[in-house]
Amino acid sequence: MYTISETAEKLGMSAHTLRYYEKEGIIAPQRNEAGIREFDEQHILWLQFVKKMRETQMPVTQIKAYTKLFQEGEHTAGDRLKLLEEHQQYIKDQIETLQATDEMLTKKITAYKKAMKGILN
Amino acid sequence: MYTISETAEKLGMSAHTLRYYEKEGIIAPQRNEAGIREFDEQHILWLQFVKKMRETQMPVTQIKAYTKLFQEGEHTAGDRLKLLEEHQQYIKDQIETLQATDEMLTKKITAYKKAMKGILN
DNA sequence: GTAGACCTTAGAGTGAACTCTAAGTCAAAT
DNA sequence: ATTTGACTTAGAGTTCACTCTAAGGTCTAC
Repeated sequence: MYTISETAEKLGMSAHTLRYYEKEGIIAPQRNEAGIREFDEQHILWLQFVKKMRETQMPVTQIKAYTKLFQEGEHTAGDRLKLLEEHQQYIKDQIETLQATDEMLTKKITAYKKAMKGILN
Repeated sequence: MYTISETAEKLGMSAHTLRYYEKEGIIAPQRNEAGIREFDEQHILWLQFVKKMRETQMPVTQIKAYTKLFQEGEHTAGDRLKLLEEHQQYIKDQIETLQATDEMLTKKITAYKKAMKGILN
């Protein structure tokens, strides 16, 4: 069992962000008698998944949608699969964009270095 | 010579965005007698570069910094090179993150499909 | 027993990058 | 001549995803 700040530390996000995710319905930690949030290993795993989705630009609204489907039960597996496949397609497109710009930059950087060498000579 | 809306159309961005970029010092189109902006091929090329940088998450402030260095002349080539190299590193890191999550999603998607097939049988 | 560090809440504030509005000018088409 | 549509401006508004504040409660160590 972890407190909010232990969980935040473990995940490299702020306690503020965790409270925000809870308000948005993305996590639902138990509370102890004093009303303090208790995160377990399952929550950590889920948050690691959420973090990966955010790092790859999945909007919080889509993560909410995915979470909601999860809570609705097994019969939503098809819809969840669709969300994951859509996001994977987004990732693949994004990789292509990044690779194209990476190559463009390599050319530009090479040209810069050549030009600067010319100046030093 | 292109008007702002022709330029916007050509680049797939809005005229609003072009005015915003001008206000930020990222472009400086000429004006005709009536005060109307005139974009030429050089502006288009520059904006295509800006667009690629934005698509790969370079912040507008960094693009501004790069533009400013450009305007200051040849002696800033080293600084500009540094900015480009830093952004290229960001891109490479981002590609790695995306690829890792892509693989994770492939596994998750496969698992989903297996589970759903099990249900259909 | 009190200081300090943690936790709680509702709700306000922030920064980035647009995106839009209102009020107005101007040139071309009918 | 007037309507249409594109252009102009300054500045306000929006969306996203946090991020922080204020006011207060509770637990642990000295």
